Amino acid sequence: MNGKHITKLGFENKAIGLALSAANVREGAGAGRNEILAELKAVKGHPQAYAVGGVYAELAAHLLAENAKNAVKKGVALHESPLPYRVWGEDLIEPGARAQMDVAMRLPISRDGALMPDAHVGYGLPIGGVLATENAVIPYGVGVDIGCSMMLSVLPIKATDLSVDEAKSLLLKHTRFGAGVAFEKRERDDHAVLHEQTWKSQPILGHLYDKAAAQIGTSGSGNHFVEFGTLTLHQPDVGLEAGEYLAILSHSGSRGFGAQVAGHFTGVAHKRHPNLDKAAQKLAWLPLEEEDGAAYWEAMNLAGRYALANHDLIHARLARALKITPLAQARNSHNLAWKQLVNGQELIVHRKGATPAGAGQLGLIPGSMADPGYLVRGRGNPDALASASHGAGRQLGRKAAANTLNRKDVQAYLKQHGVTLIGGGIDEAPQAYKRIQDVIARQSDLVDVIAEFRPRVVRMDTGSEDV
DNA sequence: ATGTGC
Repeated sequence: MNGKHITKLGFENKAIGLALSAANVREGAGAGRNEILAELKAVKGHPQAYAVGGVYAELAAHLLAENAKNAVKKGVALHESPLPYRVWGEDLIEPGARAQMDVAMRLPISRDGALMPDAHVGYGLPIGGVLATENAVIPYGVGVDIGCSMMLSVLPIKATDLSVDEAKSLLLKHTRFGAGVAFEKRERDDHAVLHEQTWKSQPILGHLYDKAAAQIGTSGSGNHFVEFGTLTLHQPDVGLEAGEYLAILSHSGSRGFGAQVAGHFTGVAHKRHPNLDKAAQKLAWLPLEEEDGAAYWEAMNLAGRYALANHDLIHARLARALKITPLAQARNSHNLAWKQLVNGQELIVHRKGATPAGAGQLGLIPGSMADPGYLVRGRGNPDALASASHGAGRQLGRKAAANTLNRKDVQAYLKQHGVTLIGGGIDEAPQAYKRIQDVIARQSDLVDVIAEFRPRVVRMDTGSEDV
């Protein structure tokens, strides 16, 4: 056993001497070289397990101290307690989501945050979490479906003039659902976003271009939907008279393109912070002034524009089939990060399942497949970093929903609310969501409700278990 | 959420 074997394992400076003397002790006790090297490797991997006592205790203690020092040096130590942040609808939020937000507010890059009333546990940052950081972006603070968004088209047709059968056949013919789905080559629509030079700015975007071009205008799976419904406008607004309108509401994201961008940069961020406190591992960030951070920012924003383009084409296709031009439209992203002034300082505001709600800004907050959704106008509340909930929020996880609910429950709920469903799954049952009326009531200081949308004919992907 | 890996 000599220093060469030790340094090969990655020990440095004082650790080399400590490892060597521990190795000598083990050799003296009759241990073989490979055995000792394996032990040293284990000590390096998990020093905390060896620091309590034994021949490797001194080495382990030294490694722990070095790790801690490096963690501080790299700025990866978490603050002991979270920065203060406000919570809307605390009575509706499970403790796990609060705990995740607490961890996020302990990051050294965090400056401000808020939790929306639809909050529930997610990967890293909770869904319904709003997090403002300084000069850094967290891929898992945006989420896997980058640019996931909502769009509403108000149509120049009376709600009663489109039959359920017509609505069904339009949705079946002109929308596409499911993981991996793309439009048939002859059916593809073009969009300005596909002609951006951004696709050529980094290899990953170039590699994903064909997939993006094939999938644009499609709807994916999970909680994504396209639906016809009745919009009730309480007072004249958005250029329309008060009254009832037929409308299309869609929820969709950046499909496979965004998912792969998210996966790639999550890995990059993870590698950038190998020593990040375990509680915050999924909140690994990328400094915006570094190449990787700038690349993510560029790709994220492209995925955001792509997701909105996706909605554009979904609505355009249906409008074309109906031979009409929408009277009014509204849209918003709810999984994205923005540069925003917070108390006079430019910060990176992540909204992961949160609707931008700047003063006067329109937003869409859907309920469930059978519950109303709302067209809202933001109040620009600074305590919420000008945000609102992005929906009702889950009350039951997907597995819990499948275990607790059955198709009869869902069918009865649909019937009671006069909703016809194409596709759908038990994990998307209305009963798996919080009551949207409660969630809206908890954020009256964040948004004003302009109009209520009641779904009538809804298309979703076929879920894990039919309803 | 994606269409893939634990």
